[in-house]
Amino acid sequence: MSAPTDPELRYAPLPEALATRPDAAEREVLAVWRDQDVFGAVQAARAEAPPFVFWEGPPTANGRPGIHHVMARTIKDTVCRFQTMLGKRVDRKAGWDTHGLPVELEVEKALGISGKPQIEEYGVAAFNAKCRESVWTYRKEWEELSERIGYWLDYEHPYVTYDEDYVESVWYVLKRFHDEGLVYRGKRVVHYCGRCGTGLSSHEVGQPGVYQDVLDPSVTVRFPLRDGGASLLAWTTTPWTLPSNVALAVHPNVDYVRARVALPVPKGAEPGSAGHEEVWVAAPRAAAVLGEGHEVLETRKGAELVGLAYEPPFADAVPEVDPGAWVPEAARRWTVVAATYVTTEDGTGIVHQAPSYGADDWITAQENALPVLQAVGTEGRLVVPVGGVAAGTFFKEADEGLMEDLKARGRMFKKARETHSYPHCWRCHTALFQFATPAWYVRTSSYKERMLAYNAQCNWVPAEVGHKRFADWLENNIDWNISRDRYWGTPLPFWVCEGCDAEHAIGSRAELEQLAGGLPAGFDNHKPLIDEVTLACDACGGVMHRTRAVLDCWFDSGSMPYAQHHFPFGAGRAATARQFPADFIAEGLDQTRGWFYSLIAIGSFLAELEPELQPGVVYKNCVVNGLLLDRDGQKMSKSRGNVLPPWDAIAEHGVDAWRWYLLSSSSPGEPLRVEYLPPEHPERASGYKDGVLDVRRRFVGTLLNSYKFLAEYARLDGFDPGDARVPAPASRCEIDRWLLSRVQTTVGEVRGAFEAYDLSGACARVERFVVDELSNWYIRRNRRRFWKGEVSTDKLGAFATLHEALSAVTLLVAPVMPFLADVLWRRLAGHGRSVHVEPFPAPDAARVDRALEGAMQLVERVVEMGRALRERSGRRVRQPLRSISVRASDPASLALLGSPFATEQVLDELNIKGWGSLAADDGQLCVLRAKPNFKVLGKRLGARMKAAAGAIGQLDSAAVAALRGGRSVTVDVDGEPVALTAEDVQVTVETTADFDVETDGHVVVFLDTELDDELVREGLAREVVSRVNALRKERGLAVEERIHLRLDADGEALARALEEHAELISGETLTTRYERADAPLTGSAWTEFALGDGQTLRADLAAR
RNA sequence: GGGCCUGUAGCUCAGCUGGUUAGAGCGUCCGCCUGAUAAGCGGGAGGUCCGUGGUUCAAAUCCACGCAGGCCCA
Repeated sequence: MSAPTDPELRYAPLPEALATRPDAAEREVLAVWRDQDVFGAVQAARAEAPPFVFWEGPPTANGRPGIHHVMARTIKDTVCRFQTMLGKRVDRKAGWDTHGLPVELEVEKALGISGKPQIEEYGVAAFNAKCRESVWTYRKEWEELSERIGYWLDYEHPYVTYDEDYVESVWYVLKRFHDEGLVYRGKRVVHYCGRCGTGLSSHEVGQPGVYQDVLDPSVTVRFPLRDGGASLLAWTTTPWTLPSNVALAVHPNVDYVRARVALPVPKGAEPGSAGHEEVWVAAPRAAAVLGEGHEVLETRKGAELVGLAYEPPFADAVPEVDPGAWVPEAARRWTVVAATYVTTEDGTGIVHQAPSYGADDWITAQENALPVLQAVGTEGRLVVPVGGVAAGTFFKEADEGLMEDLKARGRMFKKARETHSYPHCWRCHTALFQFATPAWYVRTSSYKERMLAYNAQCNWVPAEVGHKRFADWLENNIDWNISRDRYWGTPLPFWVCEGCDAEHAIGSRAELEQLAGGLPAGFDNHKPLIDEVTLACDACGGVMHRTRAVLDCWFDSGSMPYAQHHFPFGAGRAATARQFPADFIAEGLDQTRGWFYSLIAIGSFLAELEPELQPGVVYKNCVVNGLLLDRDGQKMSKSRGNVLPPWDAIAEHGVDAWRWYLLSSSSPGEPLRVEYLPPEHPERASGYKDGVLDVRRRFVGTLLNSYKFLAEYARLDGFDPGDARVPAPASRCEIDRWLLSRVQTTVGEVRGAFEAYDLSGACARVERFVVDELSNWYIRRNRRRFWKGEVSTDKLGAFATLHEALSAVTLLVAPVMPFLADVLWRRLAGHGRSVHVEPFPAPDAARVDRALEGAMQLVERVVEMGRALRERSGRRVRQPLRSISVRASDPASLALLGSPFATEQVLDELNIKGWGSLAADDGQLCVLRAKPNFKVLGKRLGARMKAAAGAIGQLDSAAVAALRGGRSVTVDVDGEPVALTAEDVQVTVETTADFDVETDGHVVVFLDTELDDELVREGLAREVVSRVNALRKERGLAVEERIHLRLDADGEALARALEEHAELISGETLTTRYERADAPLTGSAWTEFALGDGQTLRADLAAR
């Protein structure tokens, strides 16, 4: 596809705002994108291309977007743009996560209500309607920000997790799980408020002020063994859980001791006079629990205690409840079990187990098929009388009476109080307790191995997040609790018979309608109307009611690959099949247990069952960004108030600079400290470092200036890259071919980095190329070729070379800096087509010239050393020097330096007349030395390496020269001869000169800094050029303007210089009439300059 | 308590499949340029590579144990 070139556009000046007010310039680009529907055009151009599947993780629209969202979205957008440029079709469907507790809490706040009873009172229908609205609070801001940051996403057809169709797909997925027998009802231990009668989410328990210091009992209780006189000691701060005790847990690998201790005696009585008892505690806890006077009778591993039966702490009957997830074995009640979570940090190392009231206890109970006793019920009160405490007593108030009873029966070993941090309800401040509440589970643990296998095939960036952190977590996978006892969410499509407890899962709206015999008016797949729908039970003919719970919203987002296309309904099957599995997803590290998991948990199961879906890896590449920290290294969070508002930040620096900054300065998965303060921040006044400004100066500015440079002269000369006179790359001069070679090498590296999802690596390589090679070397070295003289083959070669290099760079940066790249591309290409429809460049190996790249490297090294020498000698660069000399350890280097190309580069760059001497080594200024090649010799010599290194270091110049010449040299290593070849050593030079030289170990460089009159005069002439050009500028002359120059000099040397170097001065100042006179031009005045050692230059000029 | 990550120049970070002058940017000091100029360039100074042990001929790099910080999960 070729677009007509537009002479007005080609090399057009950049919008002035681009450098100074990038925000404004970028908005203009956005307007062009909108007007020309560039996104639509890009997508249309790829309609038939092979797909690259990208899934957008849905954000919650009821929070404002922050700079951390810019981070994740920049990664997503960059990868998608890159893949598009590779010729792939990338569908970019937006999504919204709309269900969940945070939405409900937001609405509660807005309505000024709090807690379930008040929600019920307000009315669930009205409440949910508010939720449905609330999630769109910031929708506009999200969409605007996405557009502003150049995140191309299809917001016209987003998926929305509350949509009827979306919910229906989720139902279908849930039914699949249910039909395979992977859904069960169990219990889940959560923080629970007895007064509110509700479980609290971890989110709620995480609210500030929930944990408060309270004084609680701290008791150690005897559990007498049934066979024998010893007791197990267990410690607890919640005596009210003791009536529900079902087991004692020990750590299998910890040593436990049976110890003889004195029974307590009344005050003043002889210790031990009341007799002794035997107790078991963990060995590391014996001293702390039993004190000094105990005698160890026996030591056993915890594992050996497992199975021992003991007397329960209370004799009263306590109701047993069905745990759901397992079938309890009565015989295991009140025995010792093993649990690895037991520690010896505090307590006795023996832990009392009450499964209903602790998450660890619950897991232990499941592992050991223990029964579950429940003395405290849903209101937080005793449900039966225990130990003389009445039924109905609030759990906290039961502690005292229970402790009295234990003491009276001789079960209390030690009783104390301690202050600790205890959670309270964030609404009503009642003490919370852990409580097993009914819940629905998906038996994910049954296909854990599959998840692990699929996860292993995913390319995680960085690898350890997926293959260590996430894999470890999957390894310990427990069944997924998918139910939430809330209002605003996907209703679980499970109906349970009130008569026989049979279950039925609904997989579609049609099925529900059919089985229910019609749906109520206004039915919308959400609570509360759906709760009124009852079904007839197939098994017993009874009435089936829907479970009241809604779905964990992570299940919503994890279903997105299917639900976004309304799988498996209608066209949804085919659409989903085309977009599964994902090639690429990217989110923050916090999604490991969130979206990354829910996708894999659902995908690993569902794809096995659906013929259209390809079972296996669920997402092939996953890029994880670390969280963002503020300038002080603090995590950005709402509660800290240090979240960086994106709009101001963008207004200051523009999006491109931000995108480049975020990508180039972050390592995947690592936290990124954002070196930026918002404009009004007080600290900005004092010595403030702004990382984004840095990017603008160092990289963006350099790139823009490079373009400006080309454009200015290309415009003047009317350069057209298609001009038939432009020499072919192969016939251009060395430095042009060098740059083109570097372009190819860089293109290969950048493309490779992008392909490997190494975005910061890609940025780093582009940066190095643009700043160091293209700008600071190529352009600087070749400046004059662009303006000197008439259009010539050489000039055309320079234009074409720079044009090609800049065009390549523009394509390389396009995925990261979409605005700037588009502005540059349209001008470089000279047509109106966006850079984003162009193909990403592929490296052309035929245009890489390694030898030339190597030669230039050597040139740069010598130049660097020459500059250091000049600096130290105090000879400024305008003063020509007679000669530069080089000694090198490597004859090939000398040959390279001696070539016309290298000679020209070195001498011109350093302003030196010629080579002094170029020699391998003359034995006077430097000697050859050898350094062992450790990698080669280390393998061969092993332990003798050190001695060999010494011997090699001692080799004299002649021996090293012999080695270098290909002969073998034998050294003595610990009395044994070792034969060395050139392979075994690195030849270096060591300088022995008594004057100033520079060396890098391979090359020695020195200058002849002596000046003679001739050199001094040439130096003066160059000073004159510099002053005259300054004057041109001061007088406001255009760069190409020819002048009439008149000069006068005080000082003999200067006067002679003006005479001798008239041609040089005229040429460099575009002087077409050069004259010396003792008066300025008519109607004008001299400008005086002090030059060199007390001489004065008077200059005057006029345009001709 | 568990898992993972991080600790390198004043600051922000590269380097980490072990190999002998440990790099960059910013800052700082000195200097340059003025035909890219509301820019740019060069040259210096600056480092017990968190600590302690270990493996090895050789450790910033591998291992162990600490210390400090972070994230997630309990």
